[in-house]
Formats: sequence, C-alpha cells, structure tokens
Amino acid sequence: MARKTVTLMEVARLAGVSTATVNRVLRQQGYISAESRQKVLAAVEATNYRPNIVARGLRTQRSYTIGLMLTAITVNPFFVGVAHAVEAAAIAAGYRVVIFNHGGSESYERYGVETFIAQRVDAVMFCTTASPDNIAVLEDAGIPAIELERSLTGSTRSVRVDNYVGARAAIDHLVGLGHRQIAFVGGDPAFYPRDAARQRSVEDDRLAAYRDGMAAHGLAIDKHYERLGIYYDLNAEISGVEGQQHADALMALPRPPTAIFATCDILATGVLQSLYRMGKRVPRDVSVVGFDDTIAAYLAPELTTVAQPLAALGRHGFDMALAAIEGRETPEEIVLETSLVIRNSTGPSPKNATV
Amino acid sequence: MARKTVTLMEVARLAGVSTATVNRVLRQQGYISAESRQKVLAAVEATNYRPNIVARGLRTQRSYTIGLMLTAITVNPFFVGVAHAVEAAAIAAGYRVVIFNHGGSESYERYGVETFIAQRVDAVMFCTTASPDNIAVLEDAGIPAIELERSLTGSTRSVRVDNYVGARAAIDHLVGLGHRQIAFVGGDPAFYPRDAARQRSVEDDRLAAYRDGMAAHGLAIDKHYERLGIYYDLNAEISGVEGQQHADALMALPRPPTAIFATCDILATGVLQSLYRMGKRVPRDVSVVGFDDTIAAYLAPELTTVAQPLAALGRHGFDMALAAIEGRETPEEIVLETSLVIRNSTGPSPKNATV
DNA sequence: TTGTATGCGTTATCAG
DNA sequence: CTGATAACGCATACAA
Repeated sequence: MARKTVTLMEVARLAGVSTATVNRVLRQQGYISAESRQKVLAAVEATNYRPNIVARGLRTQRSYTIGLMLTAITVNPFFVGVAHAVEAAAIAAGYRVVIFNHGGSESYERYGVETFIAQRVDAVMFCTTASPDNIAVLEDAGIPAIELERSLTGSTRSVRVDNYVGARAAIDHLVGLGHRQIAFVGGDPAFYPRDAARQRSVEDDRLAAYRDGMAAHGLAIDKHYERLGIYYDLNAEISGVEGQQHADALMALPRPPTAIFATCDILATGVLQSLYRMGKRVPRDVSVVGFDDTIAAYLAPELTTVAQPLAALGRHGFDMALAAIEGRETPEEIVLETSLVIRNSTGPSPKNATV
Repeated sequence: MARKTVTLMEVARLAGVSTATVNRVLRQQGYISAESRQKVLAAVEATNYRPNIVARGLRTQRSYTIGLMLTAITVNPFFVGVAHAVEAAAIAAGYRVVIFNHGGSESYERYGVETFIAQRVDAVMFCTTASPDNIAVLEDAGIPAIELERSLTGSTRSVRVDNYVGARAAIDHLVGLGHRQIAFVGGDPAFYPRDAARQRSVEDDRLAAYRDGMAAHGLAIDKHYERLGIYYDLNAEISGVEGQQHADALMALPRPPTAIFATCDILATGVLQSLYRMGKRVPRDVSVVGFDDTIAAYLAPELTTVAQPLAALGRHGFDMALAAIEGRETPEEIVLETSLVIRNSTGPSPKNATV
C-alpha cells in the first residue's frame, strides 16, 4: 500500500530537467521556457507529485502554520465560531491552523505555547490568554502574537468588539419596548482582567453601558438588578447554571424585572431555563437579551442577542498575524461593531399592557 | 525581538560535546555518561533550546501530526465534541491535530486531503467523509485513515456507536412513561450513505429501533408519525428549522403524538422551538428525547437524550490511528455504547393523567 | 533560460 | 560511551 512518496528530484529526472527548474515551475517564479514547463507539468502529473511542506518549512523557515490558543472550545460556542473564522481566513491564504485549548490553566497554556514554538508556527492568535506571561514567552522566541476579544498585554496587536456600544444597543432596545425594570446578568469585572492599554475590561464596558443606558433614559438603577458573577464554569462542563441562579434570584425579588440582559448567550440560556421552570413565558412575561449570537438561534424562544462579527474578527485577526509575519504595518488595535439581532425573546413590557 | 532560534549544534558546542550526544540525552536513548548528561542539560537550560519539530519531521519522516476531517464544526456541536476528544487523546500522546471542515463538499474535502498529504500527516481521521474516494486518495498515498461515527469504506478501520441500541433505549424510556403515541423525527435513510460492511446506515439503525421498539411493546406504527428528512442544512447556517417543521406537522395531526423522539439534538432543538411557539409545555403536554447529548443541557427544558461517548470515541479513534501508524494490530471496528441521559424533557404521558 | 551545489536542524549510522 | 558525517526534500545563490 504505502506507495513511496515522490520527491522533486524524481520529478526532475523524469522531466529531464534540474530540480531548480521544477521548483521554478511549481513556485511560478523566474523564467521558464514553455517547453520545460510542459515537461515538468507532465512529470508532476505522471508521478502524482505533492510537495513536502515539512521540507519546505525547514528550508524556508516558514511553517505556514499559525497557532490558535483558545480558552475551551467545548464550553462556549463562541470559541467554535472564532476557530472557524480564523481557519477560513488562514486556509484562503494557504495557511494551516493548529488549535490548543488551555482550559483556563496558565501552565497548560504554557505547554501549548511550547508546542507551538517547537512546531515553529509563524504566529499565534490568542482568544483569550490565560496569562500574558505566556504571550511574552512567544514574543521572546520571535513569534508574533495577536489577541482576539481582549487585549491583555500592552505589546500585542488585537482585534476586539465595541462592547460598550453593543451592550448599550441591548438596553436601548428594551427601553424602546417599554421596559423600565431591566436587570443585568453578566461577568463580574472583579473576576476578569482589564485590557492593558485602556485599563477597562470587556465586563467594565458592558456593565457601564447598562448603567449609562438606564441613566440616559431616566431609569433608576436598582442594585438588586445587577447580578455579577462568571459566565460559565471552565471546570464543570455543566451549562448555564450561573444564569439560572441569577434569574432565580431576580424573579424572587419583591419587584422582579420585566426584562433581563445577559451578557453572554450561555448565561441567557440559564436565564431561559430558570424562567421556563417557573412557568414564565418569554417574552410575554419577561424579555431576555443575550450577547455573542452563538446558540441564540437554537433556543426556545429564539433569542434576541448582540451579535459579534465572528467572520470579521477571524479575518482581521489573521490579517494582522500575516502582516506581523511579513513585517508589514498594521493598526495596533481594530475595534469592530456588534449588531443587534432581534428574534423572539423580546417584546413589549407587560407593565404597559394595561395602558 | 526576534531572538535567533537555538539549534542542537549550538547546544552541543556550549556543552562541549557532539550533536549526537546532545540528541542522545534529549531522546533518552543509548548510553550517556552522567557527566555528559549534566553538561548537556545545563546547556539546554542556558540556551533555552527547543527542538525544531519541522527538522525532526523531515529527518524521521514522521510529522507527529494527524489530520481530522470534519463535516462542519459550526453546524453541529457534535463535531466540536469529536474534535476536542481527538485532540485530547492526541496531545496526551505527543501528537498534534490539524482540523479541516469540508462542509459537505466532495471537492473541498479533496482539497483538504491534499493539504493533509502535503503536510505529511501521519494519519487522518474522518467524521464524516463527504466521499469515500477521498479516503482512497489518502490510502493510495500510504497514509492510514480511520472513520468515526460512520464506516463508508470497506477498507478503513472505524469507531462508531450502537445506534440501534441507543435509539431503542429512548423508545423504551418513553413507553415506560406511559406513552403510546410516539413520533419519530430523524434522518431519511434515503439521504444518507450506508456503512460499507453492514449495508446499513446510522439512519437505518435508528429508524429500525423505533419501529422494532414500537412493535415490541405492541404499539401501532402510524406512518404519519415518521418524519424523515435531514438533520440540519449544511449550507444555511440556520438552526433546527427541520425539527420545527416536523413538529409543526406532527402537532397538526388529528391525533398528535404525546412524545417525540428526535434522532439528533439539533433536530430536537427545532421540536422544542415549535412546541414553545404553540404554547405547549414540555414534558407536561409532550415529551421530547434527543440524540448525541451536545446542546441538550443548554435547552429549556433540559433535554433528555441518548448520549454518545465522545471522549471514548476520540480516544479509540486515535488509538487506532496510532496503531496503524506504528503497524500494530487493531480491531477492524469498535462499537461503543450510548447512554440515556434523563433530564427534564420527558415525563408521564398526559393520556395517563386521567387514570 | 537552466543547472549545480549548499544548507535548513535533526537523527541515525557508523567507526572509534 | 562518544564523535564525525551523511541524509531527509526543498529552495535559492550563483554560475553558466
């Protein structure tokens, strides 16, 4: 079975030319006579030759591979989307991507970084790093790094989304529907790191947008309406328990909210489960908005959510990586816009029904 | 920044020994004096040396990389689970995995296969192939292939699940709850390929289990209760519309079912959405069972489902790949057991409530 | 326009 | 126990 693998030299011999000529034809560079080209192409065809990328990588010192460091691809479909977007961009450019999930462990991420270096990946993209130190290790080895979604090191280029504007759109949407008692379920800024340059985190932005949005519409902010915690548990592979607990608590309030903004679809999932369990109808009794647009369309009811532009995130991230590899200029930071996707989980406030 | 990458030769020079000795220490083979070992280790430490896997691959003709060909990682979390399981097994064995999604396209899959060959991956795992011909291309190039979930070629080793037993467990569970009007929503055997050896497909097995299960319990099979189609649309990235349509049709029947078995969590998702839209409570009005255990725990209500043992699937698949690489013996086929995970979407039949 | 020759960093085969 | 040295397959500087 194991047919001996064909080399450039064999193709050259068969074509009656030198390896240099074969290579010139294959790489489409330099001058080649039409005749030589024909002979080479015929020989390639005949032998079913396929270039050995490993050998090429050794020679050119480029692996045409980029590493993608993810938090945990199984725990939030957001990472799946990122992986897919990056892969698409990479493949289109003739690159391959190798994925590593650190699962929140700094030391495991370090291990992943070491394997990336050993593989001589041309660049690494992080979404999100467990520790900025690991990015430093990479850069110390001369391998460029890009951060997606967050920007925890000062030195690295990054692509992220405008979380403030995105979250604000969710609030405005709910207020526009007549809601005045709007609760917030999100990540606690105390648990999540800040972007190095701005000294603000994704969580700061989303929470601030909520508070500012309420204030802008002249709505009181009830401290009980702010439920801060984590999005999901990286260890336990159990779903939106966090969201469930928050919603349980909110609905047990003397004056429960008529709308809940969860800053992650996974959290919203738990909110929906809690509401379902207590027999509430969405959006008749309570409206719910999520963030990310990952599993939103799969939920019942289909979830209104703030969508992150995954394809653009991956593409810009990859472009940055490529620019870094080739020593070209790029902006330090790209900030993308989110878009509000309105589905079936939001509707008029029940409080207005009596009007 | 770009610190020059350290080579074996530099380590050797610093340690005052030959490259052969350094290599012996690193690879832990052959006899080395304690003294040499110390010197080498010190030099490795001092230089922060990291082996170049590309060079090693060229020399050893092993890339320590395996290719994983998936259908479409974004369209069904099942593929995410498989990817994660394979990756975990591979990393534990010092391997890397490169993923490629063919999205249902035979020609794109072929392209992926070609890049796998160019990369000189040591083996490829398919879940699921778009065309057995592409597996042949690989084997023709001397690269072993393994099939996961389905076994479309006769020649390839495979790991799959016992779909018949799994589906049967779902039916038995529902019957045990008093249901007699049980509908089936699944893939149409006409649309899906058969396993080469058994001449039966995943869909044949699941449908047969439904029919046999009904018959075994003395229940009539209403042809209207069998809704066959596709699981999800590979092109449109829209969610369980298929499931929604099936459930809409089922509930519009003069005598609607009290339970629906959907042979894929994504399908069940659509079923749940349909039911939610028409104001039915699950499981009070209708019970629902899924298959796979992918997003089951994220749905409202949490979905009872037939779980596929993803970790085992990935591990056994990788073990087979490794055995093939190393020329060891393995079984031609491994059939794993599913397990029924009972959550909140199944309950007593409403028809029995009057008893 | 084409060919020759060298080296990328490792590993493995020899002698010693 | 250790050290030269020759590949692995490709890309390229330099000659012709």
